[in-house]
Amino acid sequence: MKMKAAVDALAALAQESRLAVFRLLVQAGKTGLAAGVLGDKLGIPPATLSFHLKGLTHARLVKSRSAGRYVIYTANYVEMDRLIAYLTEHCCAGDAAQCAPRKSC
Amino acid sequence: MKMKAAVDALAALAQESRLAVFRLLVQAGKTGLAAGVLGDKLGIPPATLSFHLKGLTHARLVKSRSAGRYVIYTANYVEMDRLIAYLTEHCCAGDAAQCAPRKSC
DNA sequence: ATAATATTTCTATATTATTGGAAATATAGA
DNA sequence: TCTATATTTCCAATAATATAGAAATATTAT
Repeated sequence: MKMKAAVDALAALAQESRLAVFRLLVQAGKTGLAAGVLGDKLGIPPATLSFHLKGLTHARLVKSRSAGRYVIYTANYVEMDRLIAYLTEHCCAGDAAQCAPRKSC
Repeated sequence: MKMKAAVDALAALAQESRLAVFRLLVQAGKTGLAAGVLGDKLGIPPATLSFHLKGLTHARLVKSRSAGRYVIYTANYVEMDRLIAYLTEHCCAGDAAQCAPRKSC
């Protein structure tokens, strides 16, 4: 992962509404959630939610698919894992004993 | 981890200079690096670097200790792991098979 | 075709962050 | 003490981001 992509992803997550949206989608798995469901669950007005979903999408952290008049959003787990790998790359001067283990899911 | 702490940590990392500083410290391990060394390695002027180190410190992503006239910065691995755990919490609707494994270091 | 629902785009305003020079502070060494 | 080095604070100009109402677009159902 390139620095710019990492900064974009981190900036996308560094905002309460977008972080809440992303975490809901991470927990929802590959079936995802419709935009309106996210708005209802989080109490975010449509225009604001759309603005934030655009940010998450542009940062590649979420994907969307159309289903009739609904737009279903899903987390992009591959990009999330790339981001985590970028942050932890060559961690602890190569001494794994210094690092706490991280569980997968 | 609380949402506010996560947003603070993500916002701290969502900036090129701070992200570069943090990654150098992650790679440096617990011996850490002096502020001046970070500034030299990254070509960041002292005032700007100090501003960014303050941001990382406030977000608890780095710690510092004084050594004479030097200030040595180290990554806070515990907080980094908390942040990653917060992002990936209850991932994939509980179905670990959907998730790629993440290595520890 | 018309009405209802879902989502996005447009727009303006308000808020917050970034930058780095100069000065201040702190420690070390001669 | 005097000087050099390390880091932080102060400051002001500049830039980027968040918010949500209203209008526009798209799909479905009657």
